[in-house]
Amino acid sequence: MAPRTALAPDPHGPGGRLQPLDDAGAPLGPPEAAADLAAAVAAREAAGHTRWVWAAADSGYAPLLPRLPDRLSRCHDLRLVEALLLGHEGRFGAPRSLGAAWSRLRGLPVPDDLPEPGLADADDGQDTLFAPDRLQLPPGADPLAAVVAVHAEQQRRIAAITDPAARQRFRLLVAAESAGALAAAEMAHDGLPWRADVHDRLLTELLGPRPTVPGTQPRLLADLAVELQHALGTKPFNPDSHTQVLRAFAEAGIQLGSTRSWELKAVDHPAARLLVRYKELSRIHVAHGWAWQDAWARGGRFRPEYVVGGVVSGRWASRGGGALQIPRILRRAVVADPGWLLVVADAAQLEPRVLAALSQDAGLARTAAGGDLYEALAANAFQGDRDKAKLGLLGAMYGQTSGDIGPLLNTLRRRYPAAMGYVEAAARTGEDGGVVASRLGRVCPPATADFLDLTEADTSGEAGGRTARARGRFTRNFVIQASAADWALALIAALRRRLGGLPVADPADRPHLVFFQHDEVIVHTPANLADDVAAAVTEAADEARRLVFGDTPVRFPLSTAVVDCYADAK
DNA sequence: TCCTCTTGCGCC
DNA sequence: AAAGGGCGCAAGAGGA
Repeated sequence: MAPRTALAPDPHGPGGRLQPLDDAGAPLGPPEAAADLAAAVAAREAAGHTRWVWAAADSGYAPLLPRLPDRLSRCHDLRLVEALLLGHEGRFGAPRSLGAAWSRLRGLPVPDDLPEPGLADADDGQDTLFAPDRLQLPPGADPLAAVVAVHAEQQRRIAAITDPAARQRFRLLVAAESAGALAAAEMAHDGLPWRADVHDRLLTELLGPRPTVPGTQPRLLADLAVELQHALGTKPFNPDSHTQVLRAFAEAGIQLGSTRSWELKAVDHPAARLLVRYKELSRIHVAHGWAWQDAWARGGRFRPEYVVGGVVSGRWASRGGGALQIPRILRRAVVADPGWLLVVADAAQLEPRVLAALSQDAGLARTAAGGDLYEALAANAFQGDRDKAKLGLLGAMYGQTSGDIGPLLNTLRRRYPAAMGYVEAAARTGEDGGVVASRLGRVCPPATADFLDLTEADTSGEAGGRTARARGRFTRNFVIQASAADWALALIAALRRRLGGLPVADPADRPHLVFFQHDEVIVHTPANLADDVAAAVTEAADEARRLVFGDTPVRFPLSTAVVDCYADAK
């Protein structure tokens, strides 16, 4: 069994071509044509795992999934790896499609990446996303040959990382990012169990019955708008318009700086309370109401699209349906299928633990050796005041300077000099225009990247100083957020592998990931395997700790719940 | 009418 | 004086 297999689907139809490769990417045989690509892939996977090398898992794996009997074990996603390598090589943001990488290799003009398909393209279905021309190969180029060539070049570039430990970590990043791409495609395919009837009942309780005329407001929301006007004694106005709201409150003698809810909550007036309530309900109606259900949660599953590496820190983004912003109140609608359960696990206080492991601050590591980190921190340095401990540490990680946080930061600096030195060094690097990297080697964008709106590199003067400090806060947080994302990706990869190894009679009964949100995972599992899954999650977390941070006393405990309904997890 | 920007808030 | 990192989404404001 070849350790790797390059794969290129035919542009039209179910066929494709394969080519076995060695680990350096050299062909071990001639290309093979398959009339039924899914069948050929399944046969090879069943004969022993290989690492599938393809242009991109989102275009390569998703069309195969419905036709495969079981999940694939491993892959190498050329587009994601190209992005990681470009960042590592100081060419952040250069085009990363297969065609772009191939053109660079051949010294040809490099095509720009196509814009990601947005909601406007939803009408086209998935044809847009999976169209072969998204690979950006020039006409006449052989896709399989391009996959083989770009992969070999990427393996060469990875091998060229001089520091052996850094090279090892980068290889882990490449594998974990690619495993994430598999998991993301699978989650989009499987969907998150979603009970429309429960959701509907919740909406009706909060908002009133679903309006029969589309576009009209639910009754309770409309009632609130009227009450609000009466409370202010003003002419009718649109409570969704901050301009009109500010004017109406001003007419009633209440000067507001904004209509943000925290400001409204400080105003002692019935109208302020009504407006806060209106905004809460309106948000649920607009963002996760009946229209959302119709668009995203049909057939008992919420099917968002996850964008692996969609955030520069390595966090995933999502497209459509706000998958990573499901309001807590709606978790009631996430219910396991009959006979199945949800294993919900989230990493407790992930980011401060990451800081402890990264900085190797012995004192902070002791507070992160288990249990409640903030409690231990409070006992050590804040006379048991947990709120102060948490506020101070979060402020240090985000670069906060406001409020009464100064004394807290001073305490932290005195007690945990290595940890504070670590984030402050990252901030200085950013302020000076440099780049920083995650533990596994994901590099942050340079200061000149126009999408960060920091092109005015002149750091003199007041505006320049503000820009530099903003950049410092970004790099300060990046090292932690991105290293936490490293750990979470390693967790996903390890967990996915363990779930794939659980003995099941029918692959349809295999426990599978259905949700991943930065530091939290949900596995949907047959009830009789729930304990095995919970154990697998715990083992995967420890494996991720070991792989990413090596020999560290820091622990990354999970709070794990086996539940029927997501809302019951905490 | 279309498009971009701003505002505000959901999640971590 | 300003004063907190990362996102996605929807609606209003306002210009072309």
